[in-house]
Amino acid sequence: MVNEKAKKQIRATVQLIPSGCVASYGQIADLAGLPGRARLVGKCLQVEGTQPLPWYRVLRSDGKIAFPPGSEFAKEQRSRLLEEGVDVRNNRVSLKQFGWTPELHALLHDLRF
DNA sequence: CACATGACGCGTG
DNA sequence: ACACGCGCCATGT
Repeated sequence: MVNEKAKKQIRATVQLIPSGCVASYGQIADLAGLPGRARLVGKCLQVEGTQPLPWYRVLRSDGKIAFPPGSEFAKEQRSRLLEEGVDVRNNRVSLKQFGWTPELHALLHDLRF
């Protein structure tokens, strides 16, 4: 899947998401130095999903869980987020709770590679 | 090689 | 909120 470089960048970035926060596939792609490649992030998580990554903190840009409502994956993601105190209602997190303040975003951007 | 299919995103209507 | 269209890219027919 993809080149090893992109894979590592994506994994590293996903691990930066603090507990209790969430990010979108697009944000992860940007921070990983892969602007416009949100799909690649999803693909990568699908393959690397079994590894110790907080994959459940990644949502669509509109705050919705990417899996079909009611599916096992969606249920697991929901419960994991709830455990961290993230409010999930109707398969979505309010954008207000994205947790990526401009400050945090800038910090992560500076830390990047 | 031509298409179709996604853990996507953004602009429009 | 819903539906398209288009851009994006790895994978599979």
